Formats: sequence, C-alpha cells, structure tokens
Amino acid sequence: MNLTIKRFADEADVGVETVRFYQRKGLLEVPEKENPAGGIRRYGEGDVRRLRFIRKAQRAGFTLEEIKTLIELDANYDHERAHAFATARLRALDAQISELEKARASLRYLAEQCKHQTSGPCPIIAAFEA
Amino acid sequence: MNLTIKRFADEADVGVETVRFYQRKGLLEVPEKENPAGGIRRYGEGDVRRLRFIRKAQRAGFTLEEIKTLIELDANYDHERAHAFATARLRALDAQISELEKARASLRYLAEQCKHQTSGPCPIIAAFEA
DNA sequence: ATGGGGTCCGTACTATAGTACGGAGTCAAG
DNA sequence: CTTGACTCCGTACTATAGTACGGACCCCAT
Repeated sequence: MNLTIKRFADEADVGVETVRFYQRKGLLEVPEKENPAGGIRRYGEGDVRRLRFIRKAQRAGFTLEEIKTLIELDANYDHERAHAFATARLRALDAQISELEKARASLRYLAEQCKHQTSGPCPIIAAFEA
Repeated sequence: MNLTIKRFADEADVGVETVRFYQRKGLLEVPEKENPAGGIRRYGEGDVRRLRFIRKAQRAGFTLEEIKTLIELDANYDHERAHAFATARLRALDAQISELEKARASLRYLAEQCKHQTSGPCPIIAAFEA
C-alpha cells in the first residue's frame, strides 16, 4: 500500500480529479512528497479507508460538508457531538426512507395500471395523489 | 381557483421564482394573460395538481428532467413507455432504499457506540465498514 | 387617481458535486 | 537517455436546482 494517486482513486472507484477535489475541500489529506522539493505523493491504507468512507457516507445521504464534520468528530473522539449528529441524520434518514417507500408504492401502483390497461389513461400524475 | 402566481406557488409551498423556473424548464405551462396585450396570468386546479405532482415526484427521487418526461407520458397516454419508465425507476428506487437502509444500520450502530462509550474512540469511519 | 404591493421577464448569481484542461515536472521501461 | 504515461497544480467549465435582482407594468383599495 503505497499507491500513486491513480491507483488510490481506483481503490474507491473514483477519478483522480475527484480525489484532488476532496483534497481541496479538506476531506482528504495531501500526503507529503517523498523526496522533498518535487516528486510524487503516495497514498496508504488510511487514505483508502477514508476515501471509501466518504463514498459510503455520501450514499447514506450526507453532504460533503457533513462528511467533513464526521471525519473531524472521528479524529477528535467527540462522543457527544458525534452522537447528536448521528441521531439527527438517523431521523432525516428515516424520513427519507419512508418518503421513498411512499413513492415506491405509487410507482408500483402506476406500473400495474399501465400494464393491465392497453387503452385509456395511464394516470401517472394521479398515481402520486394520496 | 383562479389564482395569481403568488397564491398558486403557496398552494405547493414553493416560491414564485421556482414556479417561473419550472415554466422555463417546460414543467409547467404558462397560462394566457386574460386581457390579451398585457395583464396578469391566472392559475387553475390543473396547474396546482401538476405543481404538487412535481414536488412529490421530486421527493421520490426523480430529477426535473425525468419529471418532465413523466408529464409528457401522462399527457400522451403512452402506456408502453410509462410502464417501462415506472419499472426502471422502481428498480432504481429499490436499490436506493436498500442503500439508505444499509446506511441507517451503520448510523444506528454508530449512535449506540457513541452513547455507551464515554471515553475512547467513537468509531465513525469504522461504523461504515462492512 | 394614486400609491404600494404584486406581476412580468430577462439576466445574473448561488450552492453542491464534480469534470476537464493545460503546461510543467517526474518516473520507469526499453 | 529518451519517450510516453503519470503527476502536480491552478483555473475553468459543467449539470442540477434553484434564488435574487431590477426595471417596467398592472391592479386594487383608499
């Protein structure tokens, strides 16, 4: 594990530019160059874990700004705030999931309607009412 | 129901600017002005239904572009495509929901960890591994 | 009939999350 | 010891979904 930026990015299925973008945002650290005064930066296991965490947290609905906060809380062992933060996001996540489940019900209903009716209206807009 | 744009926007809890934005995007129609050659546009029940649909579909994870397509399918009674579209989105929605459920499990675990440990690490990043 | 709030429309600006580009420098294999 | 792929860094550009602004016009109540 002493990866070039390209191989590092590949570890989490992101592009090199995305890694640099996260670095600029302060989500990833910029490792020192090995030979000072010019050279190439290398990435290790910790970096890979962090990058993968960013992607997972993102899929969990956190913004990059929030993820930055999470990383800081993690680094600082800040239990109080981490707990509050997790709980808040948990609530939001519950709301979001139930929103999506409602939408899923609407879509299922819609798909059924459209499948069995070959003529007449296929009420997309109406399917979402209620 | 013969609303001014402000009252119309209020019906779906959006701003006037947002209504105009949706009109520019082709998601909402721009009603005729009553007295031709200058005046004010009025919005009716159909417009309100449409606007509410847009917000609901958005919460369901559709982009405005997709919502535009849905509205067109609805208008055209296009069963085939509407069914395909609904089915595709249904699959995406299932994936999204299960992603969020995974995240929820991680967050629950994290919240528990942070709650019961008053010292030592509160492993935010670790909570998302697995 | 006039004043103030609402409307119209175009243009510009914002935030989020990247993606692309260009030139200079670096590294490793042949 | 060169060549070609990769790296570095800054700047610019993209898409999505709005939000704000400014001048002209409109309408209703006093």
